[in-house]
Amino acid sequence: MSLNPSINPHVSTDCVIFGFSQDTLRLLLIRRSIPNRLTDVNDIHYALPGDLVRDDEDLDKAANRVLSELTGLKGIYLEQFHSFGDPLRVTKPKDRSWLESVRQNPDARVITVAYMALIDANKAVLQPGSFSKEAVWLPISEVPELAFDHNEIFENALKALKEKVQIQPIGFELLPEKFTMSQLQSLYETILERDLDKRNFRRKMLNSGVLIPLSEKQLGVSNKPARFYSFNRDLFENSDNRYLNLRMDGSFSLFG
Amino acid sequence: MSLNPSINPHVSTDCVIFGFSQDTLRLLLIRRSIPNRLTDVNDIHYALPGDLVRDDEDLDKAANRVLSELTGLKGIYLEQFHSFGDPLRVTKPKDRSWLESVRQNPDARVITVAYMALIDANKAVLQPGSFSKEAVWLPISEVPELAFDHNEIFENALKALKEKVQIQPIGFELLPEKFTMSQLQSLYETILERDLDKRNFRRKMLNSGVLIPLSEKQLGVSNKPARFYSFNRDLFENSDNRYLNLRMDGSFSLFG
DNA sequence: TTTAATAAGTGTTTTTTTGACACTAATTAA
DNA sequence: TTAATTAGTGTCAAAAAAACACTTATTAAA
Repeated sequence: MSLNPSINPHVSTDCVIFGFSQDTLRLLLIRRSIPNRLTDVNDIHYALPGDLVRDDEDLDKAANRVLSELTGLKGIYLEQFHSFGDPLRVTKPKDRSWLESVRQNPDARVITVAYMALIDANKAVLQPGSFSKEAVWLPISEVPELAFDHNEIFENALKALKEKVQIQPIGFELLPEKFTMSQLQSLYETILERDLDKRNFRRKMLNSGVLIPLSEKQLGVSNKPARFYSFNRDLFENSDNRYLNLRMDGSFSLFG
Repeated sequence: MSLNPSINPHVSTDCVIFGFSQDTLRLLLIRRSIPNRLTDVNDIHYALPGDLVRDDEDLDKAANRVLSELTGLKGIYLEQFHSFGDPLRVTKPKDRSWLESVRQNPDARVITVAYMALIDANKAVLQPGSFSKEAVWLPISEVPELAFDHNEIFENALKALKEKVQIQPIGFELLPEKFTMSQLQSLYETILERDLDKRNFRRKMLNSGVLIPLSEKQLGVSNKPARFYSFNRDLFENSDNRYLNLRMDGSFSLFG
């Protein structure tokens, strides 16, 4: 069995963290440099932040701990979206050396509980991970080959995100505290991968009641300064989770 | 470790099977009679159909195997909806004797991957399980205290079902091959726990294209006989799954 | 054989939501 | 002063949703 009795060698958690910055949706990945015995140069590997769950640890807490340990991100609302359990999901030869370097029991069959989150990539301060590992943001259009079945997990998360955004107001964690209507629209356009009508978008967002118009305006831009808005978080205080199951009044729907 | 090396003592799967019969939404449960040393009568315990996953087995397949072994139901489309991982979820004293009777390693921390399905309770043929166990349908309003955290799992499934029904045409597995519009409406009203307007319901359902009107009508009822309908299954043949992600044309939505 | 009871079936109108569409306003840089 | 840039605004038409009440076909009972 495991050399470390507090670690459960059969259950892991992986985090798909989406971040929005510079009008681009990005994915948070762990990059590792691994010496290649053959070529004498370092191979670069990417993976989702993820690790084994402790035996006495709740899944949600495990996901937060793992994310925090690997990237420095703390207190992020993570939403579980799927568990992946292909018995061969970690056994591909390409993943073997990595697996051996991070697992005490590299042959264990491990299922992973996947979480996702949406955060403001600009506000997130990434801590350097342990040696030879670092956390990096990559645009979702440039996600490389990832370890294990992480590409599949990422694709699933992206699909779930696109569906979610259709029926719930999102963006709470995705934008700065104060943001302009254009930033918000740009976020939706990025996630949905299509253009939206400016006037219709504004009308719908304002009618939904999730936005609070602030008196403050942009400064120092060489065009008409935009008004800032913030999210009306009070609306969601009483709900168990923050962006799922939040249809405002049972009938909220964006861009059906 | 496990005495049976092919069983993973840390991962289980539980199935929340909803069935619809006699205008009532029902839950499929396993009932066990366990001798009580103190009272000399049998205690009756209920639980969701569930068991440990094999070490070389895909999660989806495991859920189907477990369901089939415990209830006789085969080939049912099961949809994963959440994993539950409270470290104390199986450790309550009330569950101890049961746990010891079904687990080789009753102290293992076990996370469970929960699946749900909707089927026609009348069509489902329940096989008697192994000795002292049987599968029974109970109306969801009469679900008793269940083993482990199964009440929580059930509540979660019900909530997920209510959300799902809002955006997708469901009922494929929930009603007989031929059904009347009233039966279908009754199903929706049961799941949503609210009344729907008859005319608006019929219009929406017919416009959606998911129903095929049959020429056959009810016989032997002491009122105007209702027309039968069947589902247009062809619409869904090409989709990976049968009632999720099926917004008909990207914008299908019932009773928003 | 008539009547009562029951659930099925049927349209219209109003209200709400959506989608398409083009110009003016405020600011800075040149 | 002018040019460039992005913010901000309203209307109309089409589609979807919601509200609403009477007639019809059948059996059971009188």
